[in-house]
Amino acid sequence: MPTIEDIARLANVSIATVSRVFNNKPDVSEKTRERVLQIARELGYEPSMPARSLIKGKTGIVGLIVPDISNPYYSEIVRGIEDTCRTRRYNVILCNADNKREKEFEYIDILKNRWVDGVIFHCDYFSEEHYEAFARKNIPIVLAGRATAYDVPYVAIDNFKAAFDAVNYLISLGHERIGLIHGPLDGMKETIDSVDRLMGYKKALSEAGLKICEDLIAEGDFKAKGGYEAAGKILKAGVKPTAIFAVSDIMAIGALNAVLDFGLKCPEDVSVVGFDNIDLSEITRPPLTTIAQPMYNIGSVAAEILINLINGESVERKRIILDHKLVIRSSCKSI
Amino acid sequence: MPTIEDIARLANVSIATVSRVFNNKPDVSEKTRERVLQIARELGYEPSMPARSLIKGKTGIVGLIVPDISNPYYSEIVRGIEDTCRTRRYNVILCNADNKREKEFEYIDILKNRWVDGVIFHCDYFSEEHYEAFARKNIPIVLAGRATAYDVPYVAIDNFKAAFDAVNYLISLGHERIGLIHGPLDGMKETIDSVDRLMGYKKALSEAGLKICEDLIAEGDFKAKGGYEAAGKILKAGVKPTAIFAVSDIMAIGALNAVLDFGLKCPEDVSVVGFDNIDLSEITRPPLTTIAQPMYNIGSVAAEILINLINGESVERKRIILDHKLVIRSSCKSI
DNA sequence: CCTAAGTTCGTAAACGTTTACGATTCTATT
DNA sequence: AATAGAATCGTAAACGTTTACGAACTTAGG
Repeated sequence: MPTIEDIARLANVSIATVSRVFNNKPDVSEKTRERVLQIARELGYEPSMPARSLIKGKTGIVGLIVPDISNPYYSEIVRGIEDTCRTRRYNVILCNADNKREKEFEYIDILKNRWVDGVIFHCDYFSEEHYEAFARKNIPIVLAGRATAYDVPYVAIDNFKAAFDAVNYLISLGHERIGLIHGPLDGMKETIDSVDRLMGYKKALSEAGLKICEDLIAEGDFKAKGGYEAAGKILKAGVKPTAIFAVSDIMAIGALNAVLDFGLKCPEDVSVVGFDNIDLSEITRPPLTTIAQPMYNIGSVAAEILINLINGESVERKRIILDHKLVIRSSCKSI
Repeated sequence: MPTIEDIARLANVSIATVSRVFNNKPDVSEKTRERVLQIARELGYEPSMPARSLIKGKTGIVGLIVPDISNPYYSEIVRGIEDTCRTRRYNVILCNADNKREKEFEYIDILKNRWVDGVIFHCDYFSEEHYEAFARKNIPIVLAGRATAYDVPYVAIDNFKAAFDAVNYLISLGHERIGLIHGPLDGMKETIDSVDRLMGYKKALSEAGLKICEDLIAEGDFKAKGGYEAAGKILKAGVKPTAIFAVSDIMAIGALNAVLDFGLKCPEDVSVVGFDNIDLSEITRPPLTTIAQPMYNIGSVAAEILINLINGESVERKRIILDHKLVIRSSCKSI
């Protein structure tokens, strides 16, 4: 593999000049610039990133820790992150935690060791440890898709308001017995999102003068099967719901199947609304009414902030709330 | 950020000794090893990857070029790749080509420049250019999920046989008018997969003495909408099909919706079989009968081969065909 | 106590860049 | 022609490691 020195020798210049050429620095005549470039091309020269990183103290790499890359919600965020990193000339090291806490921390160690310039995080539960790990090393981090109380920039949506809007829509359609399938709420796996959405649900009901019935509330795990089972529980309870709000599209699809398997029809017998607006949600039958999250943008904006942080630019707003939107398809019917 | 030298000074040893400690080399007493480790811990020392990479000539990073990370088929392969890379202490730089040829080549340049140790490729159309780019630099590459005629290791399935099996299953159920939704076949976007699967379909028909009817064959684009439209074309044609084989689950779901929208029922009126066995395929109604590809394993094995190649180990088999499997669910009915 | 072998450690060069600083060459002005 | 200033270039140090080689020290056997 040819080095800067090989080129210098063949071009009859010093390595400094060659370096200047490749960094588009001034102080080199057009003639020599051409000559150097020509020789470099012939040799198939590529500057060595490790050497550059070493002397600059920057690697041009950002770490990306994500719970599960095969989850369409995450992969869409990842798309946004990857895309703006590319245009800003950064590369991303993919760290798939596989929904395991140990792997997450394993990766944190690896990333510190790799001397990444920054880290984009999307862990379900952002803790003191996460914060400390990088704060001590002055490695900037930003959270994509999740809020936090720590002094860490994040970009997310207003989950409370989003759930509130969804349930309100159902109420406006005349529904009074509205089931809820929320996310994990027990200890380790609890997410702020789940809590916020649950509260949004309750707020909407109570504002409308509807009473909150615990039999209509069940816990899912953000998987289709979990949604299916939660919906089953709700459907089996005494009070027959006329609508179910699942806090993720995947769970909503599970719920959809559950109502079918109960011999009911959607939306005629029970309306269903989801959350996220993943691609999937419009190819179900009926297509899902859902709360759209701007996944791609969440990733994109998070990456933008991180890179600004890396470059020492002051970031005016550290907590960004992006707009959600209710997209109405055919899984809901007025009563 | 503390360096090896800081530690050496505080521990009253030379930098060579510190280096030996962190590489678990012999020739250092237990006492000094402890002392060095202790001081390193206090300082929060992390060895510098760039410096290491520079002197070793290896970065411990592999590039991963993939057409679309948000496609569940790819993301499952990515999971496999990422997982075995992690256990083998490699990191992966994610390159999402976004289904664009330019971005693919942009990334090829970037990866060469990054001095990655190897590259895992999954491009729809592997060409001379792809091959040349890395061959010239002695950077090993392997193809995950796609075969090629070039001298490049790959791991894939036998697409011909898989399609053959799927259609044969339909035939064994008594179907005679079987529609096919294949992938893109025109020039740039053509994939060997699509061709092989199309041929498997035809072979199965002709072996069973059934005639091939062009009206029953339509082209999709591996998207749900494409599957929907292709199925529409097939359904509208003169000969009424009793079954449709779509060459990807996503397209099969589109087809499923099309038969519903034609006022037909699946599987009563028309059976549908898909291809891939992505998670989605079992949460449709009815759950899809499909050809299962071992996506995770394809990625995992590909990574394994690449890493062996990087380490100069001779790879016995360079062309690996993994087993597919027909998974029977409820979207097919005997006639 | 002497020597040989083994154990533990340090010195210095190397990896491929970037960059501050100074040196040389060129151009233009007098 | 002499000189100032600009344009162009080279020298060398630095970045943080790894590692070959050899030096110093320890231990054991006689």
